[in-house]
Amino acid sequence: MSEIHITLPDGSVRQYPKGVTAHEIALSISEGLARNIIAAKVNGMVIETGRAITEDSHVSLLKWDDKEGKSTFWHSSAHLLAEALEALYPGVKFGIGPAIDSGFYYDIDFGDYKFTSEDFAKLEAKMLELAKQENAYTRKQVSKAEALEYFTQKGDPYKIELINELNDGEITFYHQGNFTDLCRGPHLPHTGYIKAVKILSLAGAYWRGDEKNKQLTRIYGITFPKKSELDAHMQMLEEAKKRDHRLLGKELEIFAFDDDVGPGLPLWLPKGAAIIELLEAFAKKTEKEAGYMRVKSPHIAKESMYIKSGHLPYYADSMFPPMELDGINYYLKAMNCPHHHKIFAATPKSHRDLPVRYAEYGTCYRYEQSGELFGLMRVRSLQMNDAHIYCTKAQFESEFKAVNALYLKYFKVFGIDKYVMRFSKHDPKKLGQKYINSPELWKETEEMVRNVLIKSGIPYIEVEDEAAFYGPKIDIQIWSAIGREFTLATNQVDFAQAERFDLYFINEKSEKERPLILHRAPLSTHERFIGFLLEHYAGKFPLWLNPEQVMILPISEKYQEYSEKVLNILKNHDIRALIDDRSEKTGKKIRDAELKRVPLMLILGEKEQSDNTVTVRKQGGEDLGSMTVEAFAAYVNSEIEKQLN
RNA sequence: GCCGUUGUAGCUCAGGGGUAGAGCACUUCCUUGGUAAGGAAGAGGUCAAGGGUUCAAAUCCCUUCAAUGGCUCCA
Repeated sequence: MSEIHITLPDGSVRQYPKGVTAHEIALSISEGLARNIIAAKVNGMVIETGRAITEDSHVSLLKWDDKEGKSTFWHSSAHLLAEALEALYPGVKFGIGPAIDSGFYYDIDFGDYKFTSEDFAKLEAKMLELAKQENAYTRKQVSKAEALEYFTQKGDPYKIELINELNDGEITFYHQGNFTDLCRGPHLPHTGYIKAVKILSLAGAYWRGDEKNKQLTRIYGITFPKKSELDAHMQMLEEAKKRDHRLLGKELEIFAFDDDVGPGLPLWLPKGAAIIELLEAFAKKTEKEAGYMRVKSPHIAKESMYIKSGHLPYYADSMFPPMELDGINYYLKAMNCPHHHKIFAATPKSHRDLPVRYAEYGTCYRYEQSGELFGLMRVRSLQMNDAHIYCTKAQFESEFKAVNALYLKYFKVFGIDKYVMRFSKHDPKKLGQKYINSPELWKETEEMVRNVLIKSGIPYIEVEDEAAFYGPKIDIQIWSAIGREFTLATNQVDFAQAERFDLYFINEKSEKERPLILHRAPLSTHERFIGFLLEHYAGKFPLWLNPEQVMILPISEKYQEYSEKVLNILKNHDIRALIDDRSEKTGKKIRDAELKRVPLMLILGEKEQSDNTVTVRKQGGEDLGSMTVEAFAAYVNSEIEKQLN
């Protein structure tokens, strides 16, 4: 029998007989490891622990803690879910059932049966019962004809549709217990690994994601190798729910919606408006330092402008319907770009003027579909941290880089570290439809963007077919507390609109030349950004951004006058403070200030009044002791200084 | 927009074919207190809106609106 060489992740090379399995390799290291491995990555491909390895390979043994280990675990769990469903509801039809970031789902056609959350317990019990049987997941290569025959006999039209798109020779079935599924694998050794099961939710999902297709029932679930891990996960979900910006926004009186105002049209309450103004002041200062000029534009414009800009054919559906005045259609603006381009065109430009950077917190209106609205994250009226930069090709790189630097500066101030930078490119097949038909410019600008990204060393991912119609872009992706993904900020290249708006500058040779345009919105919209920050800070806005920085708590009414004196001094130092003058005990006032997430509390009683001091309690309980009001004001301002730099 | 779920006081929720309930919040009074809930009283609701069934509807049915979990979408 011939031997093969197996290279492990630590670089060590071991010899095994040809046909060795990952399980046997693990066993040769330790029994404990053999018990814990879920799958194996062999030369980059994840396979079962029981599959024969027939050539020299790089092997890493995947455990639950590995991302691919989890995904294998959950993929197998989806099959277990399917087996349980088939046992409980014979005749159901199966769509697809993949693993996702946390857990898995399976799309099911229940026919006439109406599956509801009341069925969850029964389903979980059945899954656990089947899991205990420790049924092995077995892999079988089948011919296309065999595969079609099996599912035709079973009467599963969705699987047949999938098989028809596969090539003969690369079709495999996986089987466990009484269930067989079309599947690429890999899977767990047996169902016994699954010790804890939770069915999470139910949703409609179009077959193959196409809204023209039938809607199937999607069942989301999650499983774990230990019950304790499931409990921890459920607790984590509970905690995440408490951070949901929709709850916090109501609780902290930041924003509200009203039926008479309309869906997706947030009302900013005084505290929310205060945060907006603080953010704006910060952005304006930063942008001024970065050489931006502020402009202002109206909220509506004539149809002709959106025809010219090219937006209308692409986005008419997501704009509010036009209003007609004197036979002319006017639209609420859904983007600020065209207005800014008109501002650029309003005065002649020389190459000496470039780059020109126009910034505006512009209010836009987008008619998002009703089902897409989501708290502050998807709304119909939005105030965008917008700016457009008009530059020469030679200036592009430094401008693009400067914009990226601005992002990173902001992210540092806000402590944003969990994000993905996504470089969105066009799809050459869709030129002239989804994208402006200028193949050369696409190539050129995408290359420029990639170069800047590489040179600045920022980690990023590239995705096809996600660009704006006028050029490639970089999006910053973030996740809401409940795990939904959003684009927070965007930085886009535009080589199309200068042409459409006949924008030009006079170059050194006295010729007209088109500028390149950058669109950027690092602080997103007020709506999405504050929604994000509510969750990011769990409602505890940092001192500089908190609408209520200090709560003054007189121990009794006797100290009301002294409290007002302190309040006035703080006001003179531009510190935002309030007095809680209710006739409640200090413990109660502290509790309420904590619930309002006020960062600093001043406790004023006999001692403070006679010494002319304040006693400082930080949010969360830290005691900073007593100090003069002046010293406290200096402390607040130095903290703010630290937070902003 | 599509499928599912939900809608009762400012908030969180209970109830449920026979005239509406709790806790917190709010108002007033008592209390004047030192680091996460002092006490009492009071006020507050066309039970989302419209229609239907019924002697009687907040409750059952239908429609609409809104929220919500997903899907699709996201300049």
